[in-house]
Amino acid sequence: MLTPDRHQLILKLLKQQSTVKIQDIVEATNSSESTIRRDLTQLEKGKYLKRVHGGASRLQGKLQEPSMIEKSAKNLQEKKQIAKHAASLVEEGDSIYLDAGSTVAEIIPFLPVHNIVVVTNGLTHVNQLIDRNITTYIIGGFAKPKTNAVIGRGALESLKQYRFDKCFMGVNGIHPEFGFTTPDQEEALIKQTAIGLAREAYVLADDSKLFEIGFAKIGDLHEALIITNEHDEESLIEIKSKTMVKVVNS
Amino acid sequence: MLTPDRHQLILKLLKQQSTVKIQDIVEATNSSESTIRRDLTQLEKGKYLKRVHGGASRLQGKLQEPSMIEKSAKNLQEKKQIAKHAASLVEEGDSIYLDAGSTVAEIIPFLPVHNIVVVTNGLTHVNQLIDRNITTYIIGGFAKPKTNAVIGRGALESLKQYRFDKCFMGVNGIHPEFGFTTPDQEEALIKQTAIGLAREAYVLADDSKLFEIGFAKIGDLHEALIITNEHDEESLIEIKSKTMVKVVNS
DNA sequence: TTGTTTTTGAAAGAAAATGATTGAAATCTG
DNA sequence: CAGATTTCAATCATTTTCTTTCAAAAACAA
Repeated sequence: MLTPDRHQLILKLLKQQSTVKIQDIVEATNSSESTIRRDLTQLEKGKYLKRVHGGASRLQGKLQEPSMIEKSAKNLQEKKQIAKHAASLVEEGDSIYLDAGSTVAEIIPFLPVHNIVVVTNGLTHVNQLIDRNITTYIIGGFAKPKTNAVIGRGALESLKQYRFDKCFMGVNGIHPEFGFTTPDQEEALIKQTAIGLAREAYVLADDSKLFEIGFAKIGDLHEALIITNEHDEESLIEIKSKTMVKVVNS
Repeated sequence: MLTPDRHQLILKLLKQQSTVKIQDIVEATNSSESTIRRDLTQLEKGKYLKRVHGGASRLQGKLQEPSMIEKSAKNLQEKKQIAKHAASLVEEGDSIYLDAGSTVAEIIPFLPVHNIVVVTNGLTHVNQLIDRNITTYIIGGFAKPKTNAVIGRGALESLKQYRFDKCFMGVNGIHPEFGFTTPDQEEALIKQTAIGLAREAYVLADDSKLFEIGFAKIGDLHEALIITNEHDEESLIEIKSKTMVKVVNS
């Protein structure tokens, strides 16, 4: 890999996640630790980043993403916390499914990059996953407008060829027209099937209230679901209005 | 290969991928390393690129030479012309396949929107297609980094579920690492299969000379292809160096 | 053709980048 | 706090790439 490419990759990673571990860059570039250290030294000298123990950090004064500024720091913090926690459930060797949608997308920056396989029906996820050097498979089928989710009969068949250790489902931000209180039947079917193919399924919601409404619908479609709704450390984490619920397959 | 052709090829590669390795250019041009080094020295002196260890890097931020802007504008014009023509071949009711890659992407803006179905393995195509309200299906399978093409065994199976009236294949801009003189075998396999599933197949190339080199490789993989290389209005359109060749299945 | 210029490819020594190793420093853990 | 672990900077050997040089091949002009 050429030097400018490495530098660019490092900056790209920092654009996504504000902090990078050296080991991650090493794996992403197939270069040695020494080389990456030299890269970081150079980039720091050029005022592109700040070196910290274990890696590098984005420097505050300079370039700030508009999207980051837009969002309130509090919401971002919460969202990142739950995303971080969800990602921490993923272990090396896992095969996981990521549902389409912006909520689930938050997980991606925190996923371990080494030795995991991700399957998704979210077209917009694929770029992010590939950028992080994560082995990625896309479900085939009809590309649904507006949400960029792959659905339909073909998608179901395509999906059924996989098995997952964990799957992460979103329940909001699905379709502006239908809204998320009336999720698209087609998408619901995909969700249901994916949950059935996974050993463990997690549902992520940005807002616990919306979550309840939305989940009832999905529950209608899949009676086998048992919703653990207790504040049990092992199966449920609640961070203010951000909720993640573990769903256990019977 | 003539000097101006080499220079043009190098610039084209840099247009595609922001960085080129010398070895890749050597393989693509069948020239010696020395020659390529001289080329790079010249091009750098002319402010067309920046040399870096191992190759060359696109220079950005600075103004491009007027001649380059002219050229790219001309190229764009030609590209659009051929894309327009290719799109005009698509009729209402058609089911078509679009190969991944930037060349084929040019067709999308000119496709008729009503009553056609598009199947593709190009992840980047999907957004464009959806935006134009075109019914779109994505092939399922492994998402290949850098090119955003869906490939692999699963992709083949997914692909075989479809039949096409027409398919449009690209032969360049495939992979910076492999270069376009040695297309990825996996991608070639997908191309080959898609051609087999279509009644009519069209191959699009930006540059007829590059095209020859690239196509030879693909030809190795699919003997059934007959390349109509005559200036026959019905089967071949040539616009200066931009060539589209109709491929007839035997 | 002959002689000249240009282009090309190959070789050799110089320069740069890389990867591994080492001991020091920082961080974590109990 | 003390020991263990991780991360770091510095160094060196190796590999890769670069520049220079020169001779052969090709293009060109007389």
